[in-house]
Amino acid sequence: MANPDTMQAFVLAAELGSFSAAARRMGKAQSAISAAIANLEIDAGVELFDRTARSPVLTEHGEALLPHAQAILLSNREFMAKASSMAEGVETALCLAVELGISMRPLNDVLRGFAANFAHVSLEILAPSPIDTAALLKGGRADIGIMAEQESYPQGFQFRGVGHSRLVPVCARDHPLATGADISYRDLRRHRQIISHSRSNAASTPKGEIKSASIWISESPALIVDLVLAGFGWAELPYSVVAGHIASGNLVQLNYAFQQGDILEGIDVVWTERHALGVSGRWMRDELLSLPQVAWRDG
Amino acid sequence: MANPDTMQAFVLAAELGSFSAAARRMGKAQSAISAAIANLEIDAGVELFDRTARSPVLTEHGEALLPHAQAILLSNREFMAKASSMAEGVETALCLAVELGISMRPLNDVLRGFAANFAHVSLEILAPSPIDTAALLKGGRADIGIMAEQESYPQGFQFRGVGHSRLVPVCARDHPLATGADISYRDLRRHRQIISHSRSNAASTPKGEIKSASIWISESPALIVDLVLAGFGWAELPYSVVAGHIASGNLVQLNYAFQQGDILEGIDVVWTERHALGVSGRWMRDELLSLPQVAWRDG
DNA sequence: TAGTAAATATCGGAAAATCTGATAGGTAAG
DNA sequence: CTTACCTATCAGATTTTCCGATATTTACTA
Repeated sequence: MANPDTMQAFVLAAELGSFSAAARRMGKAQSAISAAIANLEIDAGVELFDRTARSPVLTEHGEALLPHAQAILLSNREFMAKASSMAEGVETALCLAVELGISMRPLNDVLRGFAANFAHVSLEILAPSPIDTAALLKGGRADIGIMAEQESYPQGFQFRGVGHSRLVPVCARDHPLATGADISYRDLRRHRQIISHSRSNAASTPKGEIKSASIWISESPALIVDLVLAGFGWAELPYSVVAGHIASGNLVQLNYAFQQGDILEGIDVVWTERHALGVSGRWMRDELLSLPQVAWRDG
Repeated sequence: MANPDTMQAFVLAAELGSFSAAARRMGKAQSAISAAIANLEIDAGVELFDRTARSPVLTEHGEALLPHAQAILLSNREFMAKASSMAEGVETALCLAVELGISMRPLNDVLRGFAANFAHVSLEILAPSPIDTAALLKGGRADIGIMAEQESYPQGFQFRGVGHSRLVPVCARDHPLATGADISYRDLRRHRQIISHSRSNAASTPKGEIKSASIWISESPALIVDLVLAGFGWAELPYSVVAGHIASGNLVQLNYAFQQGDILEGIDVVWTERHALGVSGRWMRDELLSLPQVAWRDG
């Protein structure tokens, strides 16, 4: 296997059409490039250049091997680029936990910027159910969380609200509530509500979101959608989760008599003091915090 | 950029968990591996191994860089593999010309075998219209052709019949012939026939395939299909070309009163003496010639 | 046609990198 | 405590690479 410098000489000579030019570019003597390529030809067992003319031209074999040589150089450069990126304190990998039901759309621009600025940091995006998100952060599995706001966070957690997601009350097409306009609290209380586990977990007091006497609970927004679709009850769900079903007519949006504006659920960006963020993690957090609040509003 | 031997030392040490074991495997002294890795750490600017324990273990940085080092080794091996393959006389690339309207399906197994046996030969498959196939071979653009049999081939062409493709007479759903059973020659002669250019080109006498008084000609089976679909006439086309349209009901198969069996068109594998086939080309040709004749029958 | 500029191959000696073998020091296990 | 195995380091030998000079060929020009 040949030295990377040899490969560089081969590639430069091929691209510039001249051993001398390659030598000048690499800051070496012409004889060095000549010998290096001659040795490469011996190692490879094939002639790479046709030297009958004044300037060497690639043979068919050389033409076929050139892309492979370029690939070798590329992987070498990537090794060194990743190494020096890590040497500067940039972390190896970053893990985001974006709670199920929160739209990924506002993230897209941030991720584009991340890919451009931190090409050598591998990114992992988890989509945990609401009940798991905090645990992922606490255990160090995830570095940054994006989740529905909590009453309280465990010790050592840092968080900042970044916006609100719009909750839409829905029921199935053939549900009794589907046909009613101006639905009152009493109407709601008569039918089963399906709520997300996170907002009524044992540690936090149920808040105003519970509007019915009969409650089913699930930890997964997708499961809640299935339950609602099956007619088991109504639910307040993020717009991004139900938009498709509303468009297709399988779910119907309820019109509350008692509330004209949107039902909003706060979204927090969360990280921990314990597991310090690296360069790219801080960049990601700051980008998330600087997004306009309305970005999260709709799916 | 580091020497491939250095990368090999890094990878082996990481995989074996020991510098000494890597040294034994590479047939070098332990001090060589120790020094090589130490130098690599200096070049990269990061510590790759934690040496506090008896055996070195990868640091987080080393863990992140290991796949890149393996990629470097892989691309180096591929370079050398391709080179030695070419040194043994295996050609760089092989080009097949499979005439439009001939089914690719029988080729699949052959191509699988080709990929396995000649991983370093890049394969190109052209799909020329019937009139172009011979020209591609003559000009050296293609190495092997698979085409409808000809009355005669140019000087220097070698060919062997390998089977027959089944021609299906079809017309559009709303064509007058669509409703008739037991169609006679006279019926056919009354309606426009659309034929492929190759079988009536100036050099060869029109054969029995011309059954109508009114003729349109196209060089492309796909164009013929469009013309037939538009109701401009009827045509005899390879089953593979019209199967989908027959299934969807847009084309109707004609029932000839005068012919009970299938209409068959010979398929030849063609190559030239002038442009000698290499190792992989001969393999490909022999595989094609040894396919069962019936393989080409249906699309 | 002769001449010039530029390109490549080759050679000897210098410089650099790598390898070996021995040695010292550390770690885990009996 | 002893043994076995591991890594780091050092000096010297060996191999590789590099440079500078030179010969030769090619393309182009006066």
